[in-house]
Amino acid sequence: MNDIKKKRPTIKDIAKESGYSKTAVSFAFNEPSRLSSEAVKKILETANSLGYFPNPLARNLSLQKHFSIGFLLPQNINHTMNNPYILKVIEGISKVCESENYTLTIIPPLRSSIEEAVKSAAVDGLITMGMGLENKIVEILDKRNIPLVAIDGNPSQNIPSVNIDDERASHDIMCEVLKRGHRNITIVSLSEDLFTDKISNIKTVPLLRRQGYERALKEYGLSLTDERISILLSECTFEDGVNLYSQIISQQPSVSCVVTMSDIVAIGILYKLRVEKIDVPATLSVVGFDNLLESKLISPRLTTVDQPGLDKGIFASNLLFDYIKGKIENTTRIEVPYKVIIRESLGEFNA
Amino acid sequence: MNDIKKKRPTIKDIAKESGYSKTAVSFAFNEPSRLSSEAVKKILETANSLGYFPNPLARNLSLQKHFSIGFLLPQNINHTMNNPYILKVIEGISKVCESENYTLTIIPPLRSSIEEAVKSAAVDGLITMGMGLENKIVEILDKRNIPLVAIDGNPSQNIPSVNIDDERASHDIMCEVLKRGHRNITIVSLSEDLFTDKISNIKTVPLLRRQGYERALKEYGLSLTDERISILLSECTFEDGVNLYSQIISQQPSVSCVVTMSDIVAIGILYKLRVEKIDVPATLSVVGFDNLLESKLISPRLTTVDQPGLDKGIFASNLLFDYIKGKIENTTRIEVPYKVIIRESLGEFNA
DNA sequence: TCTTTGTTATTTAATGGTTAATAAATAAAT
DNA sequence: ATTTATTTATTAACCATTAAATAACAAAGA
Repeated sequence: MNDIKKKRPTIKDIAKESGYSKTAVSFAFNEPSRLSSEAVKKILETANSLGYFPNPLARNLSLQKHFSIGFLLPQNINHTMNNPYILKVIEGISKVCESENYTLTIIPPLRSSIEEAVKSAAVDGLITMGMGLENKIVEILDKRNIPLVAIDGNPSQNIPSVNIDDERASHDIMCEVLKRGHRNITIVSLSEDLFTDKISNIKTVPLLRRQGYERALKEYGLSLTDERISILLSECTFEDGVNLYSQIISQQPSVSCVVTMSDIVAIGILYKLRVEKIDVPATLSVVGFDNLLESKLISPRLTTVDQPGLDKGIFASNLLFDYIKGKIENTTRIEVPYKVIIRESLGEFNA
Repeated sequence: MNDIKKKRPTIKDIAKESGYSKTAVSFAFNEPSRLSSEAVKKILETANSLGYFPNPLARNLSLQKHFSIGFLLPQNINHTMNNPYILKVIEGISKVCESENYTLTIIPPLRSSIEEAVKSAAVDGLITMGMGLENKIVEILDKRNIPLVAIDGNPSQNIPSVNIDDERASHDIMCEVLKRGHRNITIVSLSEDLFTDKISNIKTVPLLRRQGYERALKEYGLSLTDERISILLSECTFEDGVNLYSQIISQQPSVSCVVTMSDIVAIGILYKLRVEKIDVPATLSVVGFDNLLESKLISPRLTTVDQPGLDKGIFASNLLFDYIKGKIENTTRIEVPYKVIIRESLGEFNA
């Protein structure tokens, strides 16, 4: 190898070598019609012989563009990048990025701070997922003139968003559970739920879903505080689902149905139940939320709420690109359809 | 909203406003010890009151750093971002990025060209996956001084890499198939296999695996050209697996075992077999490669080769950061262990 | 007192591609 | 010959960081 630090030729070198100005070199590449064909020829020849191509950093600076959109991780990687639902959304975003000739930047917290990450994110637009956005972050993005679209965020905030009707969807699936006679129910909420009430009055998705469950329970003369209903918290991972089983049983031995807010958690529970040779749904029913591919692969197949992760990603990023291009100005909110999917993991309650 | 284009204050504005130079402002943030405490105080106050923080683009230019590493997609999104194995690798990379305070840039082809994408990628290092790297791309990265680590690439190229011993792993699992009496076998290779021989003499992963199968077959007196062995090609997706079943049967009605190079394809096949009510493994055995989470969820559980996707991502990105930081210079190749996992999808052949 | 040396504080200039604004040169029209 | 239009090319600004240069000032020595 060459020990001498190879220095890449810059536009200045091409200018000097070809006898034209930097501007002329730039035009030769980007707007050749503004130069004489003689100049273009000479410049391109020079550039070619020196192996020149523009430095992306400098290019991005002068264009004030990054040619990338960001996906802001709401928590650390362990709780995000192994959730197939989130990955499905990312897949949708990538598809749009590809067709827009953009890259997709996955943005973890920077020095443990989401705010820091947002300050220095090298992106033209940002998509968040599953977070109630603090004002500070919105303010930074506003100052930086970076548009934002929130997926599964807080639909009551004045931010462009893509959501399903989480309250109604949760109500609907809980009704299916109650309709089948279940009364001793364990609800597995997501751990973000913890923060919901405390930090602010932001209605995050877990809270909306709890409200949906609550409304359904009321219709059957129950409430969230009824002793037959218990609530557990879990991270959104398969492993947490696996570990949840012992908690469920110890907290409420008479439980007949577990209602979770996430398929991957439900699948973890189902997996554990199979290992423990507990009959689903005869002994215990399990219900999820998302409708992953995995949910129809596992036996018994999972009863769940289908929500279009891929489409959410596509809609959100298309919307984001509209903002980036200045096509729209107003705060657009997109509500995508959901669908209750009844499969074998939910059975009738037999007293 | 404000119709006036908000112009973010720049370092120049803070300099002017505070009465110090641009450099002084920069030092106030990055090296306050080089200024009088009086100057620091005044500058920070000014910056704060004007709501200044550094423009990442300009910052990156002067530092000649992007604070991001790239993951280069070998094909279009449809064939990559929905493969759980690739996503597992990406998860591993993200973990390292998070701890290094870097972002991860997913880089699809730019204007349908991987070469273009590499030219303008705003990253400090690049990870590729499952591609035999053309010289052109290596050359561009060399010019740009951007280090590269290849996962599942061509181990014979002089490029830092992370691989398993694909030839031996494939040999081993094929032996398990043959040991159980199977002789009418359909091999499902990956579509990249097509290019392998034609374009260059690069040994891509599919080719290595074919060679491993071949060696095993020879040990049992068979060969790839034997009429009892047939080879099909497939994209690495669930859907392609589902659609493959009819091809398998039409090409070789007497097949007793399907050996695939990818779990997600095998899972697609298994899913279709379940829909068609074909007994696995009594009528047809199926073998995969990767050992996804899904492979132990599906019934029957999939026989496969376990390879550590997460670790591959972690190793590759750690190696890449070593190159970025200049900690190492030589071309390091990492070989990670694999393991044959026998599960219910592979049975004995009953004549 | 005047120079030398050392220390601290601050500024200049370069980094690199793009483009608005400007200038220069040439052709066309009056 | 003079004005107008068109083509071609250049200057300067954008922006944060930092190596290198400079300025300011004090202490030490002649």
